[in-house]
Amino acid sequence: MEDAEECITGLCLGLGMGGYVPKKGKQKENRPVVDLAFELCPKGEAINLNHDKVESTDSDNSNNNNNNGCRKKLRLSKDQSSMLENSFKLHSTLNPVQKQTLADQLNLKTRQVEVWFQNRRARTKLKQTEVDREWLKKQCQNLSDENKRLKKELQELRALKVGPSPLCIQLSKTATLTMCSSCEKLVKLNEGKNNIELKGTN
DNA sequence: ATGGTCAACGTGCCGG
DNA sequence: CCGGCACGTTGACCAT
Repeated sequence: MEDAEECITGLCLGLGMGGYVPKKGKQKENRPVVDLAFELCPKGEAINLNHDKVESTDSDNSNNNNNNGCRKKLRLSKDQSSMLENSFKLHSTLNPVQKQTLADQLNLKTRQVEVWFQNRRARTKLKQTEVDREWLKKQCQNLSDENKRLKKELQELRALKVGPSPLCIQLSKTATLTMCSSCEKLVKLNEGKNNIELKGTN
């Protein structure tokens, strides 16, 4: 799947980026051990394997030469980022042809395009999760407010009950809604028919 | 110093 | 079995 040139030797294993320690010994073949874009030269200086491909922005020109043995992180140029972004707006996943085409247009490797889309999807999901969380929070607050309001209303109704006459609401010509003063249950009274207990309130 | 961002990675899962 | 993806992680870089 990956180019042979991408399979950099294990020389740099454990150094710098991507030094993830596998939990199990299993490792997919043809996956580069170190970054696609960088390898360490014998003196430990960082060189960019994409130096002929990746345009550097003004700000990262200075990134290309440091001699402290630390590899530099690849930063996509603004043009590359915006093109990837535009492409992502059209489709959040790419088929192999689209991936290759985009990689060619951007002078990137297909793996880099693939990784960018994976990370982009993850960012989108994270953002959406945050939006959902906020929405649920708001809904929760609304329900809480409604609950408070109903409790208050109930208290007011109970206060009415304590008065001289029991709670009694005329529903229609033949039916009334009454709260039993002893058991505090709402009862629908139908003229000449059976009574229906609506809801226990205690 | 420290926390956020992001390219790149390893791993596990799933569908073809 | 293989490729693609989600997920969690790493480490360089950057802003504060």
